[in-house]
Amino acid sequence: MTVPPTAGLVPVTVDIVALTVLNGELNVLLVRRLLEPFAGDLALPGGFVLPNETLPAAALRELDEETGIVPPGHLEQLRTYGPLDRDPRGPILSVAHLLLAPADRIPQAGGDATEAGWHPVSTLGALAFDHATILNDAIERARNKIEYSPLAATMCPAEFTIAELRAVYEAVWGQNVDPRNFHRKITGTPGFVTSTGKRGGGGTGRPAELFRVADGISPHDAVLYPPLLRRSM
Amino acid sequence: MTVPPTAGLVPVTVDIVALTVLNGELNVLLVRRLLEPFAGDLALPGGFVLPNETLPAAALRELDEETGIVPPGHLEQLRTYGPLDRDPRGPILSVAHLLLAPADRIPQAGGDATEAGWHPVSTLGALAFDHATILNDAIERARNKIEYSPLAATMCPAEFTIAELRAVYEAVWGQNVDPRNFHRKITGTPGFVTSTGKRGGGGTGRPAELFRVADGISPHDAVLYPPLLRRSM
DNA sequence: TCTTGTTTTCGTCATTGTGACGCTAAGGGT
DNA sequence: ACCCTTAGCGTCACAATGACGAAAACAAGA
Repeated sequence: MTVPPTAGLVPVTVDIVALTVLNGELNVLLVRRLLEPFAGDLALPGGFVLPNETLPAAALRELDEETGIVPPGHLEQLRTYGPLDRDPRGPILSVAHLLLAPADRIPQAGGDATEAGWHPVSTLGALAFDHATILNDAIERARNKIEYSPLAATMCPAEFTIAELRAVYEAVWGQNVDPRNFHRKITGTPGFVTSTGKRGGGGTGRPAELFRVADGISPHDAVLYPPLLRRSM
Repeated sequence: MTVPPTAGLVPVTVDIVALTVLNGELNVLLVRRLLEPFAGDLALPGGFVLPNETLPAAALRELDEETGIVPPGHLEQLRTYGPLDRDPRGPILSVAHLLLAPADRIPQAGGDATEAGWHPVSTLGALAFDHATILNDAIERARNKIEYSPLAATMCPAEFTIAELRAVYEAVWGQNVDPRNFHRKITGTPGFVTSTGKRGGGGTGRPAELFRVADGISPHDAVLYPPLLRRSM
């Protein structure tokens, strides 16, 4: 009752695609690599899974080590890449994760990273390894996910206005959304948001009502029915 | 430029959840294990990834070895399980795959399997390892997938009637679908099916028109817009 | 203070998609 | 010839949405 000798033993890494919305734009958390390979290049935070460690635990640990933040957000597995033709060191398997988080914490580089920060996805150059592919897959997943789940709210502060939530949808989808129809849809969907009674002023125009995610709703598995569909492209 | 010594080396397996519709019921392809652990128990086909092998190649190879069939269907990665607390031999990572296939080939056991065959998912006992969890996740994925993609057609023969396609939806969703509304939706969705002109008789009632998947459509990435939503439950 | 500009929020209206269901067409069996 | 079954077309009401008007509620400036 042991593993057959023909089985290959593979090093396993986790990579984290942390997405947020900053200044109305979709941003991803990137680090600059200290070590070879791809030293000096931008890359997704991530690293090797340690013995006796689960995948999500490894993802959170690497995120904390390299960026100094463990955002209160939604972490889910994205998909697994490899093991061939993606790392010059040889066959390595990478389990990519998607994290949707608010932008309220400031990343600080550590571990194998010399820089850590949010980068707008629209102005990115090349990334290390196959991280550009992983990032594209993650964005596509996020675009679909917020259609039928309330997860967009996890990219907002704990209390937010409908306009802030709309900014998330517009940034992730890259499309404009009509403010009036969006307001109707969000407030009319049971189990999405509940009013706090408070009003969040600050900016220009009429002060907006502050909402939070509805009670008893774990954005992890709640479902919007009917979904909030973006226009086909 | 080598893998750090703290990194754990992990054996990696692939498991395949092959789903089809047989006699109006959702079926999964299972094998009976020859070897320990879980010898004699039903399990998903799968096995260790060999050195210098990609994940989909390993999945197809194991499927061929253990069940004798490599169905012409849609293979996609489901998600990765482990590495802790799922195999008595120790930490093993398993990359589960989902295969949607027609039921036109007859499985024949081989390799580490003593039996291979389709089993209705509604009448299953315990499965080896965490395969029951994986199967549930796969069914949930399939349920969602056929809502917004034409992949249900990959569980039908090359030419099929609307009723056969509807049987797929009813079996996967576990819900009845109105035949008239379904016919309207399918034939009215551009890029789903095209008529072959032929008629498929055989059963009782008026002979139905035979369709095939629309030309130039790879069910892999085509999208139904608007989607075909099942009733919420 | 009054005006202008901005954003929020509530409504209106037309269109689309869908659920529910009636009805005819086209076969097989007795 | 009659009955039974399924295929395929059509109708109607309702729900959801896109497009857009307009009032409400603030800030800033004239």
